[in-house]
Amino acid sequence: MGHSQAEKQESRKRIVDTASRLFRERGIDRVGLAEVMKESGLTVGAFYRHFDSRDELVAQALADACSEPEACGKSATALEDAMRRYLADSHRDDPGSGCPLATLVNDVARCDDATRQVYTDFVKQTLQRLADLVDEAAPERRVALATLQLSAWIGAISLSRAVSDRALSDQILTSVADQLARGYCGERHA
Amino acid sequence: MGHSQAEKQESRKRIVDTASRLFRERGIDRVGLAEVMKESGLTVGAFYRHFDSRDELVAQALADACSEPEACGKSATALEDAMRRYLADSHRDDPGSGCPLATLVNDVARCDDATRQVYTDFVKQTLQRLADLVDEAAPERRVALATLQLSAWIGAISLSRAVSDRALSDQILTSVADQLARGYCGERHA
DNA sequence: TGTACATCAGTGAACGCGCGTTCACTGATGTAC
DNA sequence: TGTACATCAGTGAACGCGCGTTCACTGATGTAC
Repeated sequence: MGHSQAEKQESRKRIVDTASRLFRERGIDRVGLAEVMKESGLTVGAFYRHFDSRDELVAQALADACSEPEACGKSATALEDAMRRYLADSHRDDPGSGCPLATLVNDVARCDDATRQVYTDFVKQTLQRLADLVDEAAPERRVALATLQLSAWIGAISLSRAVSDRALSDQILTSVADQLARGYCGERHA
Repeated sequence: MGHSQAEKQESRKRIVDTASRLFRERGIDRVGLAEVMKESGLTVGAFYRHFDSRDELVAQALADACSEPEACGKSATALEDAMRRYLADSHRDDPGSGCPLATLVNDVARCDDATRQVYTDFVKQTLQRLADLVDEAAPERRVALATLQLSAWIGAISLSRAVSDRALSDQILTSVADQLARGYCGERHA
């Protein structure tokens, strides 16, 4: 059992990654530190060698989720591509590696300021990136359209996870994707 | 201290109403039974004279929230009216008496089947009501447009509550309302 | 290069606390006669 | 109408449990000389 500085960094990364996944899969309040540490191959006692409190891990885990390349269509080059990938059943069925803005939107509203700040910064960053992909001349309307897109995406994927009727869940994703594609992805709107 | 059947019904109603408000305000996992009972003017011990388990209260409280006249624009006669009222800062700032579909969308995805069923039924009911308000000839597209509306509403109000930047929060609500009004409330789309 | 030692990541057990749930008890309700 | 009694809503204290957090201890790391 080593304790080198490099190993400490690896341990910390494992803790944050595990928490980032578990929080998204099951909700911030439904995951205990003991479980996070166990799934990271450690025992609870070691936790406080890495973080001052559970809240600090929450903020770090959210920041980690927001920095993933796939987070909220970060890697897309076209708006409709990003949307179709976001509103996919594979995304719905795998919240643990999915967009943290959707899975944690209710949870974050109840978190401390540090965590809400991380969330807020990522919302701004995501809106800016989506605004750059919007096919629209007026710059001020680009942000507004990006905001509608992101809201509809988050609402649709969250709803599709909450309902227990599979057909309705599928319908929510396809309807929202189709209507957004018709109305707001450059084909029809002026 | 009375124990009549009428008083029991009143106690039960108070418990459900209190839980319905507290769950929406603070999240299902962040409210204890002792607090619900205390705010209902009772002590914890009496809880199990009314419910078999906490989960049963959760389902009942959600059903109660869904039956409120204001829930999710239930009382509106025009789509844009419903939307403007939904995407208002007064709604954002008072989740305790607001739409349960938004405040609890993440929580419900983690609840038991009974609770998810209540949620699912209310989603269907709300989509149907919104579809009736949509200004569009093709019936199958009415439901699709209603789904986009509801998703955008839920996403926008949830986002506006999660971000800690007041200006961004306001912008989310007004941008989404304005873009939906332009594109999907009968003025511009074909 | 080799030795002595301070550091500190990780262990494993304990802490107090609040949770959901249970239970013995109280006393008004409301039914049976 | 009056009396006896079973019912049960509500009390208040207790239960076991899992939580976040603390702590004495271990032993490899890595620095000082």
